[in-house]
Amino acid sequence: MNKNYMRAIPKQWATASKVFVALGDKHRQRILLTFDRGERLNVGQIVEVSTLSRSAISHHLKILHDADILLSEKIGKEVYFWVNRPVLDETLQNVLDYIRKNT
Amino acid sequence: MNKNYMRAIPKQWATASKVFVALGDKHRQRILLTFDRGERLNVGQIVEVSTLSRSAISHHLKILHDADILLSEKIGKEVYFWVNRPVLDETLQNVLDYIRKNT
DNA sequence: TATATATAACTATATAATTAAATATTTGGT
DNA sequence: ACCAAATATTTAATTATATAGTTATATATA
Repeated sequence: MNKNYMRAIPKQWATASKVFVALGDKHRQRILLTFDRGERLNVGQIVEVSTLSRSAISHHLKILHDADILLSEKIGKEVYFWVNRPVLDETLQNVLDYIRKNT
Repeated sequence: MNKNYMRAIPKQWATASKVFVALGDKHRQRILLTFDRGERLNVGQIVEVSTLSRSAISHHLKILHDADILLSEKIGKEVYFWVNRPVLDETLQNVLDYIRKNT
């Protein structure tokens, strides 16, 4: 029994924790699934296919960006977002390794 | 661009979605991490090492149980919980496969 | 009856959504 | 080049909603 884990998430879990919190929302899961392989989408394109307002989408994109799940770049007036595959891959692989080793 | 994903989570994502929502909470992440390999813990033991009240722990355990992350069995007066490794493993592996294939 | 856990009712808090205002960039007219 | 208008996005303020936590009560078992 890892008693101390009930007090604080260990450092090596910080990234995974952030990712789970950010993806613990159906809208944000949907946003993630909307991206095709290697695709970059701007805010307007995501708003267009969603049922949410511009600012709600903007808010969710910020959370995904803060969690390092999405990367972004401003080109002209538009801000393009894309999936940060390396971080997602590594994070999920780490969690999976942990599960296999410790459960 | 998977336009329809913005309207609803596809069926094959239902389990993963549930798991992410359930683990999108730091207390529940901590509860999960508290279990050692193959260990079964009853509610009292988890309450003992946590900062939360009995009923708060009970509430979080219910959410983890509903999401199939924990399994439980009542033995006498106590209810023992343990990690549902196969489901967690399969779910995370599916998400990882998806990420590798589609991002 | 005593003990372990779960549930209900309520309160507190955090998160989400909306509308309106602000910021940044491009475009077009002069 | 300069300035106003148009467009894309973000931020702020407010309101709405959902989730979490607590205390008290209920259920089940020894």
